[in-house]
Amino acid sequence: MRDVADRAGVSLSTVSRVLRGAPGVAPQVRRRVQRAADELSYVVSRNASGLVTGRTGRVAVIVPFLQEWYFGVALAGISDALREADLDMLVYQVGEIRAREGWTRALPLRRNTDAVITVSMDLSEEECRRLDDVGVPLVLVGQCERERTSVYIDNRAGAAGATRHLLNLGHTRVAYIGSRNGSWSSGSSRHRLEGYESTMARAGLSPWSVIRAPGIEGGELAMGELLSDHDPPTAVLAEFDTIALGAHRTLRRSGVRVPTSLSLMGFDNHEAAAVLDLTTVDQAPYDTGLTAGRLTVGVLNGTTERGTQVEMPTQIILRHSTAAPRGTRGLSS
Amino acid sequence: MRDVADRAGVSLSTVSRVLRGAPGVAPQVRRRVQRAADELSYVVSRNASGLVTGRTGRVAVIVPFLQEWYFGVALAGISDALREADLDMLVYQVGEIRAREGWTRALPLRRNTDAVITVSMDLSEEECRRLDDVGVPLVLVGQCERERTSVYIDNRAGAAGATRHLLNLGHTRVAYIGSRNGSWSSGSSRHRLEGYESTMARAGLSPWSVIRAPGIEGGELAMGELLSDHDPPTAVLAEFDTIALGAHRTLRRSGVRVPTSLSLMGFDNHEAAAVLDLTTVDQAPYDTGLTAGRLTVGVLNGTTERGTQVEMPTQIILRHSTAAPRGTRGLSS
DNA sequence: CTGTTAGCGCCTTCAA
DNA sequence: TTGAAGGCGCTAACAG
Repeated sequence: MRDVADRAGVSLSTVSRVLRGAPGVAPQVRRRVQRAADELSYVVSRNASGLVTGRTGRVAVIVPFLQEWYFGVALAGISDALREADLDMLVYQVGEIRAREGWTRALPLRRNTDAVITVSMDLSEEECRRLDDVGVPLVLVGQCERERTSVYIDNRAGAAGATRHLLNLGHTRVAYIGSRNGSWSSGSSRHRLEGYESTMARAGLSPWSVIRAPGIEGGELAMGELLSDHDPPTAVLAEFDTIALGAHRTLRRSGVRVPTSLSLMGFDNHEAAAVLDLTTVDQAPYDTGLTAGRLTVGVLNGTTERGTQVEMPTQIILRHSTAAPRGTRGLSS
Repeated sequence: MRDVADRAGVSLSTVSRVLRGAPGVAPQVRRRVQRAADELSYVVSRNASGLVTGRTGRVAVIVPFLQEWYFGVALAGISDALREADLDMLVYQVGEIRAREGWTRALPLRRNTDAVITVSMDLSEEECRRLDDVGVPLVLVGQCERERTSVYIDNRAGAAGATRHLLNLGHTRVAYIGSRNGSWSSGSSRHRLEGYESTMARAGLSPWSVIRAPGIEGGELAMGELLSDHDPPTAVLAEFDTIALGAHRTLRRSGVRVPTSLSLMGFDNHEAAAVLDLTTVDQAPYDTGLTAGRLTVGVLNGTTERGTQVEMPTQIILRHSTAAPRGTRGLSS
């Protein structure tokens, strides 16, 4: 900074003011300093400025896994939003560590970030409080807790809409494939299941759900079980697309035609869903990320109130994996 | 830090020494300080320590896009490797900005990161030099440049192996679908195409390639074109799985059976490839990321020489989308 | 509008 | 083995 000041023939403060866009500098001086900085390809050290301002210019994003499609897309949205505000994005993947007691302490969050965004972390109240201890705003994505800033979708409504779609087509034997990891099921899992169950109940039909491990394998197994029932379903709703993909594989191997013999529907609008022509529920994770990022920026600027909650819309994407059951008179008969 | 020192009844220096694991502290004092820090849930500010040491404890990872499957997986590997060394991961997505002249300057890298890892950025020599200007080690992933630290796969060999697989099955009309974004094609695109072409040439067959925009749509279009040839291919190799997925969709819609009427092969081992039973070339992006992360740590510690190059293996994953052509006597006839 | 000064929190000499 | 002092690069409050 000294060098820039010398080169522009001004003091350190002036350079500082220019470089951080503060007012109160003569336009020509400003230009001069700017040029000097450019020529020396000098940029301020966020480290040093953060030391005095107390702001780091960084936001931590915590995700359970990075490999899954959803997180990459959500991160893209968050990243774009943060860039608008000139904030850097620190990414922490807490997959394995999550199980450990006090995992939040393992991350060097305190005083190293201006805010924390968690994506689909399904935090307990206890964990939320631990993160509050970091002393910066916490924004929850994919989870809605009272009084907390969050961006989420209505999983109940989404699953209910999907179920209704199948019922409207004339199906009555509609099964559901859900997921559970060991004994623990996520909030979104529970909500989607509830959406399905309540819609079935409202239609006077009894719910029929098979719960397996998440992922393609789980879907394969679950569909295998459904197919070996004495009276298999004519439509199946999967908790998310990856499960549906697994189910689809089982169907293909078993020679069951989709949607002719069985309607299959997913949830997420995973990129692979398009390939398989899978009817699904879109949840626009990029927009969710973008919204969460902007919300965070707003909270940091004080323009958005803490505790703001944003519900993102979901939308059914009709493709060719769902149709009216054979031999019945549904909507399309 | 003051608080911790008081609580433990020692000086600031002692706390500092304990917290950064420096030698020269009595074991019992060490424990006492440790406990005091824990009780106050105190962690050192990387910001402040970095100011003195010149190290930030952060590594910047630059990716073109975050949405694509490959990057999420690679990031997961990098993240795990960096965590081992207690380094934080800063992620920059440079999608749109990339086109702008001097995009490297738009990222606050200088003095804000200890190293830079680029993933599939296909940097020009010029861009590499710009990043060198940041003054920290540069590690290239998915790209190999002379003299530069890099982790990559042999795309030529991978594509050549894939082509040979199809030739070994007895195919002679083997087409290739490649990608190009506008007039620009990436290094890996070129290498894969070369691998295909040289293998065809060596077998005395003339290459037959169709180049389209990348992604599912490109694959759909390209396959459409191949199918409308007066003498369509009996086998098709796609530059990557997403293209193959698009091609697959066209085939399904056209009623062409895979692999009965046409063998289809991809490259990447995308998660969706398993669903479609697509034969492909695995390139283990997680391991690539992990290796790159560890390499970076090594370079930072001085245990690994700069300029180290690591070639990651590729492997053909045989599934059910490839088979001997009908009516010929290939390997399996 | 510009320059001077006093720290921000920590690490690194050096002295005890 | 421990403590005291100086300074890393920058900003904020003040003085000019």
